[in-house]
Amino acid sequence: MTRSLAASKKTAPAKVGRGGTSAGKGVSLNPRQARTAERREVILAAALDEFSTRGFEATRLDDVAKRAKIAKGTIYLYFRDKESLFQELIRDMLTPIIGTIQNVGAIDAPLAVLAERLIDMFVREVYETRRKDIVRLLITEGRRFPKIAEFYYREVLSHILAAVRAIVRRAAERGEVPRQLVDFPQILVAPGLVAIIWSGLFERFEPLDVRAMMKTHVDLLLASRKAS
Amino acid sequence: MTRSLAASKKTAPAKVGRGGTSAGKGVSLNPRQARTAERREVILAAALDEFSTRGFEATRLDDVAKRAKIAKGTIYLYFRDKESLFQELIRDMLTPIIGTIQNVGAIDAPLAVLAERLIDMFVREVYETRRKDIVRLLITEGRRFPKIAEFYYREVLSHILAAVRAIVRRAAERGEVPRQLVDFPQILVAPGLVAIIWSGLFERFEPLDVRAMMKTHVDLLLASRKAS
Amino acid sequence: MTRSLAASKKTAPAKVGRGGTSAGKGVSLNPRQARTAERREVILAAALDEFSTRGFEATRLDDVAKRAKIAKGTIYLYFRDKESLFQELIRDMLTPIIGTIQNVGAIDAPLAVLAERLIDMFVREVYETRRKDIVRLLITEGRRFPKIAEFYYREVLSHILAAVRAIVRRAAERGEVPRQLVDFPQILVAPGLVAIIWSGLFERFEPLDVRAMMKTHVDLLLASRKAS
Amino acid sequence: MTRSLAASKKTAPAKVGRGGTSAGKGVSLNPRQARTAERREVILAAALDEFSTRGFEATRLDDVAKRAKIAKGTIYLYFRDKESLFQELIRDMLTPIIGTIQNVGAIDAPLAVLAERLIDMFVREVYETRRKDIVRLLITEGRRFPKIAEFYYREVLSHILAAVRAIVRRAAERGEVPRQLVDFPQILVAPGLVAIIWSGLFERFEPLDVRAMMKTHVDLLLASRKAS
DNA sequence: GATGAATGAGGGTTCATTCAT
DNA sequence: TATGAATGAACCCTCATTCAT
Repeated sequence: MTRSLAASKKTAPAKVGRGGTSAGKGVSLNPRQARTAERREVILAAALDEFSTRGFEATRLDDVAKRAKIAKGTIYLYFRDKESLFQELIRDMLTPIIGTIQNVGAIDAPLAVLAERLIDMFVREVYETRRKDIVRLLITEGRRFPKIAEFYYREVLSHILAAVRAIVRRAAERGEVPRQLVDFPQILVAPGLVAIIWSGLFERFEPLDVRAMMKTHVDLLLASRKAS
Repeated sequence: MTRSLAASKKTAPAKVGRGGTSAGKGVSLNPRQARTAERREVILAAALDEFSTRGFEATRLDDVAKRAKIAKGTIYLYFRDKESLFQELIRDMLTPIIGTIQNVGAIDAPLAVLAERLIDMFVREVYETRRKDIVRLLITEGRRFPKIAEFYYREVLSHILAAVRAIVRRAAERGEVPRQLVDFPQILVAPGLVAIIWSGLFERFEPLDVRAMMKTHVDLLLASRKAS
Repeated sequence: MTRSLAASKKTAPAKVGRGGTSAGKGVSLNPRQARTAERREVILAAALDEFSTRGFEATRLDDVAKRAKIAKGTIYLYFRDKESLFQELIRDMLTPIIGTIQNVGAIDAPLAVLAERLIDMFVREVYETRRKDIVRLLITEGRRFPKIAEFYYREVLSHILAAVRAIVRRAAERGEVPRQLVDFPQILVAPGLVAIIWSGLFERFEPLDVRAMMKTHVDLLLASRKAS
Repeated sequence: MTRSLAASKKTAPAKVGRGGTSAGKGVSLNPRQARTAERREVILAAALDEFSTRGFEATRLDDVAKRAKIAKGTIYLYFRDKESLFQELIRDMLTPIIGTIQNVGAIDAPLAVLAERLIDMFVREVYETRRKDIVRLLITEGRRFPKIAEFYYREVLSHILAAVRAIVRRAAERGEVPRQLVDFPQILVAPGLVAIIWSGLFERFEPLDVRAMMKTHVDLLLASRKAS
């Protein structure tokens, strides 16, 4: 979760084969494996670019290949077909954050502190990285890839929401935030999502300061404690 | 499905043929024109169905024609091409609400009252109608149709946000709501958007009560006034 | 069975749609149907040419289209895919002879007479027509199209063999031919098959007079009666 | 499968590398050559398997390699291309029998005796071995490989037919068989061919006893002597 | 206007062949 | 010599668009 894709492109994360078996730190790969993993990453990066700008259907593998500077056929050495490429792209991008998220709910601190930290994390690790595009792809293509939507819900979203719920619950117990928020953790996530959509569609007409918006939102919700 | 379209048929300008020659205001149509307009609506309704479930690229005009119970070629008598069909579909669905929205900002009432009314309007006029699909299409396809994104921003979204801003400003002046909200009217809209996305992707795993969520959200924001 | 494909190409047999519903004699088709049926025949004729010279796998639908003087896509208006085209080609060519064959066994005449008639029929209706190519295709491609092999066996071959068996049995009873032949009707058909194979592979090195060979074969078998 | 190939390995000239430089008769090979020759055989055996079941076009060299348990590229160290592999496969399989055949015509014995011996040879050396597949491949693919058809005709078939002719001629002189058979030696071979085709296409519906069929055929032809 | 057959460009996928290691 | 990753031409099939009826 600490590495954005941009970063990983430079570092060539030590993934080999389909499974994404992490090689840990300091474990060196043989050249063959390294090259294979690198190729895979290059293709995924190119695919992300194309899928993000054109959408799944409109993306031509020809363009992915061109962008990755490989031959079209090479893609098929690494991915079964276009759909697999898409699905593995999303899985690969989401997988590393799964672990991190599951631990978030355990953190105990005043919501004001926690919120700031989470917002910062979201902005730096999602909004300002390629993961923003992944989330966008999930939103725009998710309906036609129920498998992916399910995977995302099960492995990512449900954990995020559970974590948020846990945090909110404790905050509510401390009187930091109204109790109702527990029922709709989506509310806390909403501005982040909206920012991602906004950035894709309307940024050019009217820029949006995500961080400020999210901060404002949390502030308002925190402020509401005294009233409830 | 037919509801909102039927509604829009009455309200929408009676565009006929390619150009969209307006038939004037309140002027009844001759039979020929009526038939033409009707055909157009049938095609648009079918197109909405297909585009909503498959997305722009994956939609086959063949299927649109089949659903509209007309021949494939007939579509081209009413729309220049697939893209036009898509764009006009969205325009036609959005147009009737433009007028309504522009007046919303003028309404003056306690935010608590207004909010309830707006939420109700959103749920009844958007969330529970085909317009939800239109919004979803805007979200999912908007990036590849800058024209449409712009149209939507200029004709709909900017007005909605301006109206919300005006409302919030007055509410803030009355101390009903913190002043910061004026800077991010998106915050107020966010739960609605999130609900639309959620319904398409995750409803089957975990249903979401839009109305309750939006109500909760507004309540919390209203409650925050005393603190600011 | 009386019409060879060459003939049918000129006459445009009144087939319409996939089913091959014979329109009988003198029943006129509407122009649309006639055109459709004609197109189908043109494609089938071109397909036969290509499949015969190149085999199923090596045949490019592009070439079939070119030969039929239609666009590539048109083929798909008449046949689901390449395999269907192949299968329907064979079925269509075999179907008309099925009825004829089933009646052959009933004919009662001295084998010498019958044989001559059958040989003549084979040469004129199969060997000297496109049906020779169909049989060749069955031989060369049958293994990879078990459906077709089965169809051919069930609908054609088994009837041919049964008919031959019946004929031979009666002939044996009359002492015209040895009884053992009943067990291997294939023997009587063998020279015909061999001629078809020979014509495709070795004709250029050494021509083969089918009719004479088949006549000789039957003569020899008939001559063997006195010995058995 | 391995039987006939194993046999041919002993008999066949130890071709090595592209050109087929003969290693002389009875000269033992050095280890390098032995290994090379062995590799070649392994590839050919795998190729035979694949070509037999799929046909030339549908066979993927990848599968041949997999079956031979070598890398795909290795094939190209032993054969120029797919077509060469196919042609050399057939040549290699046919070559060892060429010598044998040429001598058959010289044998002098009553046709009844000879025939039995030849049938037995055919069944044991062809029908029950991989050579049956080679013959089948000749039949099914021969048209698109004129070179091979010619080779087969020149080196094998013409000799077989000449031998048969010689045998028949002498038999006819002895009155064992009618004279006309000399003109169509194909007649004697026909049941063998038909059996090979039959086994590939219709065995599953109706088994065929080759040996009995061929025996019956010869018996009938022999019986016809008294009548002519 | 309405039809739906016809078109043909385009894209996903395969696979023979090459080549760096 | 052996490998197998990489290449890219080829081919099946789809589908937006056109057009004769």
